[in-house]
Amino acid sequence: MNGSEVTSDRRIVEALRRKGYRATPQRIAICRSAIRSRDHPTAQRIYKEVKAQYPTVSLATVYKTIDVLKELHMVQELAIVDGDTRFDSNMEAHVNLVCVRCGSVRDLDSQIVQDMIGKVARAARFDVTGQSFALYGVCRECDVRKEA
Amino acid sequence: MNGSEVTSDRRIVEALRRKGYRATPQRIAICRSAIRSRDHPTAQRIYKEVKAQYPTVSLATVYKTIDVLKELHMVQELAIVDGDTRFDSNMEAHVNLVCVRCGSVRDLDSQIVQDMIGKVARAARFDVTGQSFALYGVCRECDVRKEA
DNA sequence: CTTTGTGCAAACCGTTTGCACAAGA
DNA sequence: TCTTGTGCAAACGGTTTGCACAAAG
Repeated sequence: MNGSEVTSDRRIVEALRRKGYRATPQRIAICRSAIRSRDHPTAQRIYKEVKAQYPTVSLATVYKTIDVLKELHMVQELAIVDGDTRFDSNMEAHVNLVCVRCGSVRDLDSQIVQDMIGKVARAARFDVTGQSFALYGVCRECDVRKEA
Repeated sequence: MNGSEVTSDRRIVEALRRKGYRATPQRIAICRSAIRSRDHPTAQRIYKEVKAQYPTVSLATVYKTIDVLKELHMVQELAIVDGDTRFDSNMEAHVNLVCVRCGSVRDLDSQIVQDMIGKVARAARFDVTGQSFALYGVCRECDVRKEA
């Protein structure tokens, strides 16, 4: 475990305590897995990853901890058409590029997107609490693979 | 049944036949329910609506017919965070305003959104086959109700 | 010591599947 | 008549729940 992970753990512990949650080892590991990864893991994926370190951890604990993380505004849920729910630690307004062939989800941060969301929210006079924008299609990797 | 419904039915029947699907009464009723309603029904909702006319219809048939409709590009699936999958007959690029209080989903058609998708897809070199944009929040009706 | 969290197993529920019978073309 | 569709019931799988025991504070 290197220095930056310790720092990250400290942030997690503080965030939990601030809201009255206890900082258990399982929770910290689950938070680390959910927050650190940029690949939008599913609950099952997080479960597998944490299980490598804590073999007795259960899926129920993963789900419960994810609920806590959502409350702390550290991850958001991503509903995917024809796929399992994924969790996204990118809390900025962004677009998710979902590959319908390999299932990968890539973030696309863009000022264009943020501007669009702002304009749309204002136009709709809608009190926005969250957003989930996805483009479905074939990613570059899969596209290349097909032609090969 | 009025004139416009007959016309609509004819379009449905033609679309089905064109792809080699048989135009059964159940299918037509399910298509009508899914396409006509602008309120983004769930499968259960379509089932209930069709059941009023065809009491023996089954949920399995509803799901199978929705798959056909997706293939015909007449509806698209809408994955909702913390909610059941809904079906949307608005095939244009648009934003769905999802009320986290009452669960309603309203469309917001917008040129801004369409422009944004074009730009984003080009920038990411992503071969777009579908899109699902949602803003989550409190709709005006619920907002008023709360203050009353 | 008190309260919250964990982990197991069972329940849940939307969706899918297999299959015998019905019905379109 | 041949093929596709329907509807029932069972299976499926991700997620949630209840509860006894463990652990944080």
